[in-house]
Amino acid sequence: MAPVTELTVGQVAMRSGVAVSALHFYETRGLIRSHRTSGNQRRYGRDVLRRVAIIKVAQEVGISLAEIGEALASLPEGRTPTRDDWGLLSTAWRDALDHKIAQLKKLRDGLIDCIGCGCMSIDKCPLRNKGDRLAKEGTGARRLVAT
Amino acid sequence: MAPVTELTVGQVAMRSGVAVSALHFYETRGLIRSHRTSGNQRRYGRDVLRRVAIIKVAQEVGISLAEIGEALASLPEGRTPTRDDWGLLSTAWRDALDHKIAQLKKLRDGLIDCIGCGCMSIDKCPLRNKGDRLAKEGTGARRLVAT
DNA sequence: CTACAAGCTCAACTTAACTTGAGGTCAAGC
DNA sequence: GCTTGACCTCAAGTTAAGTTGAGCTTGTAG
Repeated sequence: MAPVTELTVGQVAMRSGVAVSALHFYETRGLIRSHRTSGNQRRYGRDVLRRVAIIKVAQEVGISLAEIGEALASLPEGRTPTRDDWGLLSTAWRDALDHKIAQLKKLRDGLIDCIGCGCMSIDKCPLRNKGDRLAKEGTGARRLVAT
Repeated sequence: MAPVTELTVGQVAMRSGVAVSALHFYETRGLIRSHRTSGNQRRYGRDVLRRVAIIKVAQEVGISLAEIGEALASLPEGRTPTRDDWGLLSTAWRDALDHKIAQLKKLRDGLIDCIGCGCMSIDKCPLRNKGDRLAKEGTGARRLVAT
């Protein structure tokens, strides 16, 4: 096939929109991988672009790097991930997103009913002590960052 | 009316479910206020319970303390907020939540279409460079924290 | 009136996710 | 063959949102 152009950090940074320092950082966290040239410089397969894109998208919906790392770890280390490999990830995260969306809706509606009603002492407000509070979410993203 | 029982930090902490240290912290950030006894101890009006409840709920949906602070600052400083005062807040945040929910949905759906499709280089993927990226959200919450 | 739980202040520590800087190397153009 | 921009490593700094601890004061119950 085409001679698999390898990318430098700078190129990855440019194409992915993340800083070089962030790429270094992701690498220390095991989210992406590179091999080195004889001169010790990083070279990435094009693969990395998708990884980085996913990292960013996932972060935007609030999945922590640690969790993204876990998810990405489920991808095959030896070979380039197939569409099916990515599909698994997508499915897992879709569920998490569905969950999160549902919770936000509940909060939104609850907030409107609740905010002016005087019921917000922790022991009485349905919003505050539902038992299924966001805070308790075990699976999936615990943080929604949209910085 | 009833003789407005004032609350100590400990009582507020217990009733609101946040740590004393967090209450101190919120105070330094201007999110809540107290007056002091002759012995320099904090005393809170019952008002503070609702404030704290709202702080927590807002945080759970990802509004930063800074933004919560701004919102709360819109409440009247001199008097106990009326239902209408709180109503304004509620409305503002409902909009932010609606927005956020919509974005999450878009991301969820986009992710599914996109994640396995090879389109994720920053310059081509609809998810990554829509112009209305989460990252750019000016109004309302920039962070969704569901710790 | 004396314990001792609660409070107080202030400084330092924590985690996540990076960024910045210092000091040194690599590679491509002229 | 040298200059310049891209890289490299490693340490330290940054922000948010608190927590922890030390050392000292209050207030309440017996």
